[in-house]
Amino acid sequence: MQLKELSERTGVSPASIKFYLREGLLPPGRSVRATRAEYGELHVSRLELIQTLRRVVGLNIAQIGSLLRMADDGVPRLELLAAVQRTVLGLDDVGREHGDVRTPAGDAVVRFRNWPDVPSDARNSLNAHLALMESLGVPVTDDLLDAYSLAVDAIATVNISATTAPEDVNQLIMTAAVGMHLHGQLILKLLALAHASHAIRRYETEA
Amino acid sequence: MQLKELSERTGVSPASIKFYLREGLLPPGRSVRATRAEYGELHVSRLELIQTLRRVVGLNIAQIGSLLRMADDGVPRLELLAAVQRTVLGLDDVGREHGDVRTPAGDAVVRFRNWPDVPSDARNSLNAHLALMESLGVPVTDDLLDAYSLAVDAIATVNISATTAPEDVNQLIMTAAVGMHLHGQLILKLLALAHASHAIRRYETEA
DNA sequence: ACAATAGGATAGTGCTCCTATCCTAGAGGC
DNA sequence: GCCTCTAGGATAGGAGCACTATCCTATTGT
Repeated sequence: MQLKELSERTGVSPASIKFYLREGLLPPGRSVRATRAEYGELHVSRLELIQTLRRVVGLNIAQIGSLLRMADDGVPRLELLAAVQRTVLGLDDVGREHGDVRTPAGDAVVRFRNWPDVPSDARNSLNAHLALMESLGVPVTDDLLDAYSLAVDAIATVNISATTAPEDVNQLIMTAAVGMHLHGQLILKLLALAHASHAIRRYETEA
Repeated sequence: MQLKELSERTGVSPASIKFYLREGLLPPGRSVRATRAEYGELHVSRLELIQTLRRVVGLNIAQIGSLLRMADDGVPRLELLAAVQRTVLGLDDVGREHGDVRTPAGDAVVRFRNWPDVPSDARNSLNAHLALMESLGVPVTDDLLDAYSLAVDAIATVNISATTAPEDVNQLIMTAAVGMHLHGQLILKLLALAHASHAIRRYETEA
């Protein structure tokens, strides 16, 4: 299959494919001759992955590139999944440059839920976020944090047991990224609905 | 206070202030003379609101403008809060143009949680999102949805009782938007940590 | 007389994500 | 042999966003 056919099969314009090749998101095809290159199913699934990561998950080119380069470099799966999580849930934005951060509240969460007490990106990001909320004057009571963490603990339990890791790396990133993004959004939307519902209830009671 | 002083007090460049004036985000000052305008504390707090909405919450100019215009038009507070919720939690992105949508799962959530059975943006957005997940082949079991909704119900209960609405409209939007955004992010980060913790546990058990 | 200022118009900047054009060299069909 | 097609490289263009800068005129305090 050559570039034009790859374009037709994936619905991505030839110009964009060339762009992705330049950016290193898409590995080059097997160069048959000077003016002919052969692309395979791997390129199709890779392009679909790129499209989904852009349009559904909303990552930018640099983020996609970094993820894909890790995959191509044969980074271990657990590490890769951690990177996907960081990128998709936006754990990279705050406080990662300050090394490990601790907050009393963050430590408390870990203790209460009996989660393993090891530093991680997720934990640093949480602690940085708690510090940010503190600094912006948004109170986070221990009760609230307890309710939150109890909830997500239950969710994670259900969530992780329903996960089976696929063989193909493209597929792995796809399911992990899409899953994390969609579940994250789902929770946000449910929270919005719950919030709105409670607000209506309260409004009705007061009226 | 004139433009320059307003700029100095808020740390926003005069050029940006003029830009916000042009875009209608900032109401014009009281024109004392042809070359002199008077700005007040309201402009200061409005500018701070704009800054926070941009840099912390991450809204774009159009979204901020639409929210602020509603506030200036004296839209009722409940409606305004609903708009803030839509904007901050990204409920506008899917399925709002198709009118009211229903999904069996979405209905089930409302019934299980005994939430008021009325159409709302939050509900439409949830249903559209469930449909999207369905179409992308990401399964959402009733069990999972039940765990999610139980969790957010608990959170919303804690959350809403801790909320007191401020007098000033700028302040109202500020606290609502910042609160919703930060709490949403907090949940996402907690979920990430919970997920990572459970993954470590499982990995340790298997190893 | 002169520096300073408001507000209006208009253009430019930096970033991101493409999209288009041009080029050369090579291969196959007629 | 000639024409068309193609890959891949270089380079430029374009659209959207959020500013940022420049220039202008009219006006005013000093």
